[in-house]
Amino acid sequence: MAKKTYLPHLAYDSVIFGFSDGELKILIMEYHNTGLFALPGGFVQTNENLNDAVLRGLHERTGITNIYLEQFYTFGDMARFKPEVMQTLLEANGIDVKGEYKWMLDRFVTVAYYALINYKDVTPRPDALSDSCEWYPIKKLPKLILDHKLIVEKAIQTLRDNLDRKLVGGNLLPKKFTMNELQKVYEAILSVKLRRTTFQRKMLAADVLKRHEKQFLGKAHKAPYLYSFKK
Amino acid sequence: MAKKTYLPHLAYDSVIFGFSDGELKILIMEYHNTGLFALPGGFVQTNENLNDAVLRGLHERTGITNIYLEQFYTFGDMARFKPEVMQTLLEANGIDVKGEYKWMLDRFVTVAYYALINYKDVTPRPDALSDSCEWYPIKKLPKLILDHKLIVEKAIQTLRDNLDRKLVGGNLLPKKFTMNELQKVYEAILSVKLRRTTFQRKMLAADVLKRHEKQFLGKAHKAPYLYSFKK
DNA sequence: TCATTATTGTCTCAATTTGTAACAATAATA
DNA sequence: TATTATTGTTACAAATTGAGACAATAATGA
Repeated sequence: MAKKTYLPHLAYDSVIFGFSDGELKILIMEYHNTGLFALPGGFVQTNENLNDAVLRGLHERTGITNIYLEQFYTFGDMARFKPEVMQTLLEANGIDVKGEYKWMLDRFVTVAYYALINYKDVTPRPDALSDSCEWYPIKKLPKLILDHKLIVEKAIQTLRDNLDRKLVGGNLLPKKFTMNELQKVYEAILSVKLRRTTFQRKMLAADVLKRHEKQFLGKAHKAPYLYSFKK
Repeated sequence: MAKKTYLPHLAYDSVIFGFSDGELKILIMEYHNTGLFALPGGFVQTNENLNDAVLRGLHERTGITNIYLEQFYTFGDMARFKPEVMQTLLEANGIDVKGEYKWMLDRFVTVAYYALINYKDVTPRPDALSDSCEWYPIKKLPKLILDHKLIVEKAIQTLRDNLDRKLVGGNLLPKKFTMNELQKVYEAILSVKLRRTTFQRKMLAADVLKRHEKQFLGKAHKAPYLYSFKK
C-alpha cells in the first residue's frame, strides 16, 4: 500500500457540538504529557476532497457517519504559526521533529468546520497523539492552543446566525424529541430564555416537524408529544 | 531582493461586486489568446496573512484600498483539479510548464472572498497573464473556467443572506447616496422589487444612516436627501 | 374513587411590526 | 402660476409576536 501523503500547509479543525444536561458542549482533545488542549483536526490527503477529509476525521473520532457538517471559516493569519507548540507536542510523544514529521512544523492554514451530533451516539476516541477526547461545556473550556479559542467563538457565532435560517437545532437531539427538549437546545445555543408558547407556535408554523406518539415518562402531568424533523 | 515564494496548493479567488445601470456586476478576467474567463485570484506568500494576500490582489486589480471584504467559502474538491486548463493558460503565454511555474499545475484548494466596491472608484487592471479585467452583469456572465461559476453563485447567495443582517448594501455606492439608489442596490442583490415606503421606513428605523443635504438634479420634483452610513 | 399536582397544547387578546395607500411638500417646467 | 413627477411622512389595515389564561391530561395519594 502506498504511503499516505498530505497537502502541506493545509489542515482542518472541527468544532463538534453536542448537547447534554441542558448545556452545549464540544469535543476537546488533550495531548499526551503536555497539558495542551486542542480542537480535533487533521490533514487532507493529496487525492482527497477537503470535505471528505473532515468527514473521515470525524468518523475516526466519534464513530459516527452521516454527520451534519458545515464549513464556516478558513484561518490563515501568520500569528497562528507557532512551530514551538507543535514541536512540544511531537517531542512529548518521542517523535523526532527532524525526521518524517518535519512538515508538521510548517505554517498551516486551517479550514474550520462545525458539526452537530446527537451526544448519545458518540463514544469519543482519542487519536495516537492524545490522551483523551472529551466533552467540555462551551462555558467551561480549558485553555486551548494557538487560535482555537477564536475558532470556537466563530463557530458558535455562525451556529447562532444559522439557527433560525436553517432550523438545524434538531441535529443535536435524537431522532424523536419533545418540544421542550428542542426548546432547551435553542436556549443553550442562543444563551437566552425563550417563551414556551411562542417557541411552540413558531416551530409548528414552520412546518418542519412531524408529530408522533406521546411520550409517557410516569410523571404526574400531561404527556408531551414526540416530534421528528420532516424529510 | 529575495524571490517571492508562495504556499503550494493554496489559492484565493475573489468575487468583486460593483453596481451600475441598476445591475449587479462582477469583475472577470480574460486570459491571453485562450478565450478563457476566470475570477481574479492569486496566491499566498509564505510569510503573508491570507487576508492580506487577498487585499493585495484586490489592490493590484482595482487600485482600491480599504475594501469591504468577506471570506465566504473554501473550495477543496478534487473535481476542481484540472491541470490541463492551467497548462493551456500558461502555454498561451509562452511559459514553459516544466520550468519555474510547474507548481501551478498542482492541485489547488481555493479560499473564496467577495468584495463590495463603488463601481466608479475602479479602473480595472489586467495582470500579466490576462487581456482584460472587465465588469460583467451577473445575469450575463461568460463561461468561466473550473468551478468559478459555482463560486460566483455561492458568493451571491452569501451576500443575500448577509444583506439584512449586516446592512452592507451601502458599500456598493459612493459615500453619499439617495434612498432610491440604495433601494435599487438592494433590489439588484435580492432580485426582487421592494416597496418604497417600507424600505425607507426600515432603513431609517435601523438607525444606520446619516442624513445630509438635499440633492438637486434639476428635475421637476421634490429633491431627495442624500444619506451616508454612520461611523 | 377522586381531588391534587405539574406540565402540555391551544386559545385569546394586546402590543408590535409590516403592508398598502393616501397626501402634502416640493423643484423644476411650460 | 398651474402642471408634473417624485419625495418624506402619515394613516390605517393586515399580519406577526408577546404574554397570559385555560382546559386537558397522566400520575399521585388521601
